[in-house]
Amino acid sequence: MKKVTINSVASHAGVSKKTVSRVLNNEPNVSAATREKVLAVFKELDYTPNPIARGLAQNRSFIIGCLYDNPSKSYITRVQTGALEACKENNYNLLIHPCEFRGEALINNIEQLLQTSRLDGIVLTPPFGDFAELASFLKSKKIPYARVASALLQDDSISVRSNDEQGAFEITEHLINLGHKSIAFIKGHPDHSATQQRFKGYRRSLASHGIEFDERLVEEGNFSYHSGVDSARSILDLSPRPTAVFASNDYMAAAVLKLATQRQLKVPDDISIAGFDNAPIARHIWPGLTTIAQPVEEMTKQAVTQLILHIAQPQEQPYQVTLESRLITRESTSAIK
Amino acid sequence: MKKVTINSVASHAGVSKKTVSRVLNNEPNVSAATREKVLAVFKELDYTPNPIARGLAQNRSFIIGCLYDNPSKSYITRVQTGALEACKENNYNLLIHPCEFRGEALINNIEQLLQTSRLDGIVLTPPFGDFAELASFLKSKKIPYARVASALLQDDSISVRSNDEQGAFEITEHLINLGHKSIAFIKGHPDHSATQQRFKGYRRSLASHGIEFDERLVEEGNFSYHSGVDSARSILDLSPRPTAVFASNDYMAAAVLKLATQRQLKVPDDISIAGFDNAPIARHIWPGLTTIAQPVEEMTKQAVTQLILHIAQPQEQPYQVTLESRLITRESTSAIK
DNA sequence: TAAATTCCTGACACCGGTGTCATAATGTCA
DNA sequence: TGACATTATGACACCGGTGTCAGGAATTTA
Repeated sequence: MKKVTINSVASHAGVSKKTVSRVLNNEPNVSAATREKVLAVFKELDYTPNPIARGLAQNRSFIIGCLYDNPSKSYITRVQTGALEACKENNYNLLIHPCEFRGEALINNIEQLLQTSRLDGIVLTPPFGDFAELASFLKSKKIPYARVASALLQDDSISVRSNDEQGAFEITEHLINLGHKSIAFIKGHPDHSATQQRFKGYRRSLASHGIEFDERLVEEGNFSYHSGVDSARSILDLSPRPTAVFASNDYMAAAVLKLATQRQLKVPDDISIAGFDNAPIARHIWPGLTTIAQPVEEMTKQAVTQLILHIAQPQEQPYQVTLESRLITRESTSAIK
Repeated sequence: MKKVTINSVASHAGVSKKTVSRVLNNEPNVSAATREKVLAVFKELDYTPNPIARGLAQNRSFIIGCLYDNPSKSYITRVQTGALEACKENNYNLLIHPCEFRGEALINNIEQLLQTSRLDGIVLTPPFGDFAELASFLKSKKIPYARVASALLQDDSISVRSNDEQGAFEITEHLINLGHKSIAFIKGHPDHSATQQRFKGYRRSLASHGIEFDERLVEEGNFSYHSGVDSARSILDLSPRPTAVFASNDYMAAAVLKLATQRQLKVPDDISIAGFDNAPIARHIWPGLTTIAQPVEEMTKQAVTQLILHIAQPQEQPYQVTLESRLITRESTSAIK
């Protein structure tokens, strides 16, 4: 069985390969009759163009790269899901590239990646979207990129985010409305812009109720379960113990819940716990975690869709969108007794 | 800044592009002096070969595809981690392709995938590794593949697995040794070969202790958390209630734990719970789950490494390896009172 | 030292598409 | 019906590498 190439189609249809190429790409200036004839041969020979050859001629790979360095695996899974949907709809493929955010090596690493795979575009997931050097490096290499869940920037890029500050505000409001006044807070990874945003939302809510901010209630986490355990230990050792804990993501909240339960505390009767993200674990544990649902898949899908559009036809105007998040109340929070 | 290609290197070094190509690929028959000269120009011009052009010439893409359809996201994450390690070491890239296992469309879907991305090889993760039609289809297309965590087959393929039957046997032994005689079992997804294996291990252990197998203690799950909830409901409603539950993976075990806790049962005092896989959730909840640790990352890494070796130099002999799993005891199981 | 062998090297075609441009075919208008 | 514009088509170079093969240089052998 011989391979079917554009040449076999051309000779079969009695036209030049360029004409076949025109039909393939829906270019104008092909007569209806010729087009039909070629399309018929496509079917007859079961022809599909070779993407590598096409890539060479157009210097494209039809591959989008997804950059990540995130302690939360479930977050990555959700990012991938969204990116894959967008890719599928546009006949792109997704290359995944985990990569250390820290260190001098980052730019080299990315350069290496670009050299070995000729990506058409890159999705920057947290915390990469907030790293200005990387953005300007990509710009200098003329590699289009899109940022997901990063801070708002006044630039020309594609960026889809959700309102972390507002989400954190709302969940803190929820706790305050339940009567809590002593609410501990666990910060996320310092490299992530969401970390500052969520902290700001927490403080804004406190302030709006005239609750004095207490630094001793704040712990530094990094979004990993493990960091949640450490923070939980400090918080539960406080005296007086706070009546509620708001962790910057669900993993850390789950860690607080585990430690509290281990220490015979009843959640939410003895202490309320809230998380952020609505990760699967939030509903896989008992009590289920009150949290903020972020449309991670949708954000990524939109970002990648725009990125692919931009690749096909570079736009000058930016695409900056902020999607809504929403409060989900479960059993881990209740009114203070 | 002009693009650096093999031609610029050639003219810079005063040799033909073929000679440059020889240096690039470490081919013999290049004099030491020439080689040095070319290597110097590589550095001087900061040259890196274009993988797309190379791919076209050699009909290779340097991409491995990873096929999956698995309700357990954390399992997929672990598979990806292992596959990525192997790819990184060999300068390959990883394309991820989730895909419905069921339905006529599967083969078409894969055909489509191959046409649009020219994969050099495919990793088949459960349950794809057990689907004979797919294997023979890939064979007919001459696409090398490797199977991860699939049943043992007497064929010439690359396959890395762990001993599910033995793992299930050991964890059941553990429960029996703690004094349990009424041990409920939740099966996995019927398409996965691991499902039968784990069930067999469970029954072998019962039999070896002369405990009569009771069909009423067996529930049909599908590895998803949700199916675990359904199964848990049936099991906890049994009268008399079993003193232990062995779920075929940790997600389903976590569901049992949640439901049991919701119903005010103390784990492990009132009921012991064991899982399988050592997924992250097993240690993120309280009490932590007793489970079987499977080297998922290592299995996948070995499989992909072999696959890449096979692509570079097709081997005739099969590579079939079974890795060890091990029992991890946590707080969710204890001696019967 | 001549002949035979091995080692280097480059010219050229090729992988399977796309871009450019010249030219043939067709259509429009006066 | 001729002049001109428009549309359709193909020849050919090109993308950036690799494979084949011929021929010259270097080395070994007789």
